[in-house]
Amino acid sequence: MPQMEYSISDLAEAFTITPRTLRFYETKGLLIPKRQGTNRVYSEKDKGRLELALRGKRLGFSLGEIKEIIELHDPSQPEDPRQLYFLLQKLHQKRKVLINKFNDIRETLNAMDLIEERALAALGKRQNPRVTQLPLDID
Amino acid sequence: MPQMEYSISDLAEAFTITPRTLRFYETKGLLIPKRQGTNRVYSEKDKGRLELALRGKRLGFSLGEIKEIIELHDPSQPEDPRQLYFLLQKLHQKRKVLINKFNDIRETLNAMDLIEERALAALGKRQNPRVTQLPLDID
DNA sequence: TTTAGAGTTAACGTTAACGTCAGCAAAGAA
DNA sequence: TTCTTTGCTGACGTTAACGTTAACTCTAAA
Repeated sequence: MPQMEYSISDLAEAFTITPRTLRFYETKGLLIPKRQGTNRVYSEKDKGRLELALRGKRLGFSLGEIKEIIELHDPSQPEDPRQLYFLLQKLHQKRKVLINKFNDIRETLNAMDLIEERALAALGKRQNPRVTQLPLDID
Repeated sequence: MPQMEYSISDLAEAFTITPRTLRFYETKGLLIPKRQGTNRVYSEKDKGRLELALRGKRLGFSLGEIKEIIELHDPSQPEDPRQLYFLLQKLHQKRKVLINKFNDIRETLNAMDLIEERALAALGKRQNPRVTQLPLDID
């Protein structure tokens, strides 16, 4: 693999965001691309971080929370047991938040299933009522 | 059931938000409580709407999107087939967004599982690696 | 009767997450 | 060589979602 690199507009276009957003994320410490002279050069890893960030945004996390999540992915001192325990604790923390969101989604979908069912009934459609296939609660 | 009613501070306390937030949601058309004189009086149904709103917030929806979701729950003209078809279409639309968020969560949890696995390995723990139990992709 | 508590409207303040614009540099096309 | 493109750094503007404060009303208890 030739270790792909990207300009700021490359990444902006690829993720349909603006260069301004990438510069802003940099001021927030979310991305720290290399420089060629003054120009930013993004690595494959930077691209991965950006993906994580945008995923976090879709889930409604703040840029601060997103930074925390990203930092779980490349721990600074992978050796230090203290750091590793801290990492594990953080992981459980974030997992809880995500699982809460998951349950929120499930309840919302269930409610929407009911609404659809009633709407179909009101239309006289005797179609198989939609039931979004999701698993039971997880904790 | 005695058809419970709530004051603004009742609801605020119950959901640990501020009265200001409830008044703000009202200006946005999310809640339209009755009045006793100038004072707001919230019904059980208003309370349900508020729950929906806060659930939407946790999922990162804007108040505008939340309003749309809420309005799916009590359609204005439950008779009119045109409205019903519109409702069904809106439902499918929102369902897609929710399912996308669901998949984002699943991917994030999977990534976190990997990180935890590596951290445990680095600690020399030969424990059963955690695997968050979630279902496969849904579309 | 005054005073404390809960509620109201109206208006300005605040924070996050960018958008927009000015002014400048470097690099390749015409 | 003069544009045009692409990128850079400030710096100010904008929108959403409330927070905060002021000025006022209304009841209920002291």
